[in-house]
Amino acid sequence: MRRELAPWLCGRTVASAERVDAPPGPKYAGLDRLRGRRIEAVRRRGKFLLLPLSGAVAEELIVHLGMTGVLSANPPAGHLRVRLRLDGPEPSTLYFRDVRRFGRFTVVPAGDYRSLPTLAALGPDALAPEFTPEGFAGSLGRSGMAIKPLLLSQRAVAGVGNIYADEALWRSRLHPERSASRLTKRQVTALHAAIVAVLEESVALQGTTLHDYRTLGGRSGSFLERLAVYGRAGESCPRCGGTVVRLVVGQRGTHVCPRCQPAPQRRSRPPG
DNA sequence: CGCATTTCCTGGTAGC
DNA sequence: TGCTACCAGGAAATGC
Repeated sequence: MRRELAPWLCGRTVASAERVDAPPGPKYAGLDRLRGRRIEAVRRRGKFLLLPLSGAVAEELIVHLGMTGVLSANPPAGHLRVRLRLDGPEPSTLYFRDVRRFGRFTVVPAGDYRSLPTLAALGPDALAPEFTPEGFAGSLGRSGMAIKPLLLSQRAVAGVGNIYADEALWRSRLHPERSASRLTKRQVTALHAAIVAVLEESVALQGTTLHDYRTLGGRSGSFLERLAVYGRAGESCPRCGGTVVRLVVGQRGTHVCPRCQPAPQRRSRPPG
């Protein structure tokens, strides 16, 4: 999404920014400060888009798609939240549709992420060179926290959501409930490599369209057909032929192959 | 502080 | 057919 947006938005000036059917509150705040400002860059950190703005006061537009957010160059059928008109030789408009309103479209002082605690505490981006096996190992904490909730927290690595957490754990043969701090160095290295590989492959295929996600031009991503376990409960594991099962870990739907990803040792089990 | 739990939100769908 | 109940999960808010 960032790669599509950058050449289109960089250097352009906002002619108007309208909130459309978006409730008051921090998720769609500061849009009145966009008019007349130039978009200097389109950056990404994890799942957040950061668009620094021209002007005496250093501010940036933060966009997060949430679950159902879609940016498009053409007006959506419904659930439009923001309409951003851009100046230029060919004036154009960026639309933000967000059915469930989990997304975000906010102007904040540059680098001031007090209203975005996850962004403030974001780990290194999964596809940036700063994300290394060594650094990853050092960010896994000392508690018994399970590895999957830690991945979803964005604290150890930025950019891994529910789908890619399940896929990366499957690739590295790790059960999502294993204690993050008790992974071996070899396991951490495998998981690191799996995260990078899964995300690179998905980006190459324009992402995973479950229902809503579309590219700027309205195309679906095709990584869905490459998923090994996510959403495939009852189907065969492509690696061992075992049956994929769905469980709940940290209140989130989670998919594993029990044969490839053995559950961590429970403290005790009734005999017999 | 750190982790766990609850909340927000709406379309789709299962079940009757 | 039409109604109700429930599920999906990003990150923030709240609880302990």
